Amino acid sequence: MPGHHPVRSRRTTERKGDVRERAILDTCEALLAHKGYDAMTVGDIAQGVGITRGALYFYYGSKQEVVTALVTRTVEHLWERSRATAQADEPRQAITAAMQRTVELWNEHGLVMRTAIDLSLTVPEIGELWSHTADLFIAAITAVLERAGIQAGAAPDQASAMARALCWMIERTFYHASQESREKLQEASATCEHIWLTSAGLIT
Amino acid sequence: MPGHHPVRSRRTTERKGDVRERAILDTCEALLAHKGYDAMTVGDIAQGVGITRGALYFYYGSKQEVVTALVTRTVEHLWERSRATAQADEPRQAITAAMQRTVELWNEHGLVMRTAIDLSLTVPEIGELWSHTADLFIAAITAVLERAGIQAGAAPDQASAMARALCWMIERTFYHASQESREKLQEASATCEHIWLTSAGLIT
DNA sequence: GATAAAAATCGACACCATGTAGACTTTTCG
DNA sequence: CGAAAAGTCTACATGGTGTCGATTTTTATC
Repeated sequence: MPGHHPVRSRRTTERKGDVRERAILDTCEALLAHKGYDAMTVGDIAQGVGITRGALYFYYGSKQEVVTALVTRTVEHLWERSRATAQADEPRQAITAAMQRTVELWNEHGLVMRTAIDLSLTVPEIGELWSHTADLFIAAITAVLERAGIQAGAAPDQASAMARALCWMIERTFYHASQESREKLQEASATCEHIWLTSAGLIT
Repeated sequence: MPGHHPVRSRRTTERKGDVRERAILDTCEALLAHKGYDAMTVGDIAQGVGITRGALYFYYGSKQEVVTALVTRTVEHLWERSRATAQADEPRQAITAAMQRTVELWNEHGLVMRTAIDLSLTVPEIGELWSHTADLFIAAITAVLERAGIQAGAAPDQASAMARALCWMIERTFYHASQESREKLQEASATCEHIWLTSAGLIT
């Protein structure tokens, strides 16, 4: 009991349930790594946390809800990280910086990102989350392309459409590479960067 | 009973089971379209065919096996189609022809191709099938890039690695576009073609 | 620090899809 | 035709899911 009146100015207590919720998501993430989504059962998660299935259903209504919460947590982290990144003026630098940041994101959160992609079809909420995330990236890529002199617009050879294709290229390439190793991821990044630069007209 | 000794030189009879197998795969494909993979149950398939679950298990050991067979059937069709396509000498023409063919493939088989991609992780056999298919495409793209003057090799800015990234770009872009409409698919194709041409150094 | 309300936990149950087994029927072919 | 092979059915055992009501623990308040 440190201090007389604990600094209750903001938020004294953390509900026990808050801790549990985090524990559930952490366990879920760990199980996803070992067993994969399909093999993972609600009972497994509960057991990992040290409670019964019944108790787990108090927090989340299904395995899908648990994973959706996990994806939400991760994706919010991505958004923060993206907002916090300074936007370089010079297109070449912007591209290099963006790819570097993307490598870091996939190194840290590859597992959950892959899971999100896999479940985008099946779980509508996750689909929303991921497609919104993609839109952020597409907007960023579009901006860089335009600054590099690519004509703005949605026609097939204009910035917006190209950005979309480049985004999917990066997503898919990183998806596969992140399953292999950090080295592969770095190589994949270099390749994507090269194609992006070329598409932006920055490499002869 | 046509003819005296039926021309048995090759294959007189078609087993009843052969017809059933096809019916099962057809029904599975139809159900995949309405309900999606997860919602589709073994009982649904059996009912669609007009037999009981028990009978279906005589042909396939699980829902996964049915879908794997369906993917196999489709993918073999893709391979045939790809082998049959004449290889143009001139890179520009080769690229246009390849993209046109790809649009046709996705128009015809988009549903099963998307399913194959979705299940690549979960069902190892489908993963094999699809990754082999991708390798064929990557090899083809690599060849075109090299003929267009891109240096051969596996370094990040050389033909092989670039082909891989371009293949994933096309896969993912078509995956999404084919869920929308034929028009979107055509537009997506134009965008991918433009990026491919640019990457090959065929557009200033 | 006692206490009542809210939060959390448990165990049991009903449900549904899966996959298997064994008996039965139909098809195939000599 | 008749026997073997191929195909089909019903019944059952299993395992994961989600719900419910009873019970215990936590939290906030006096």
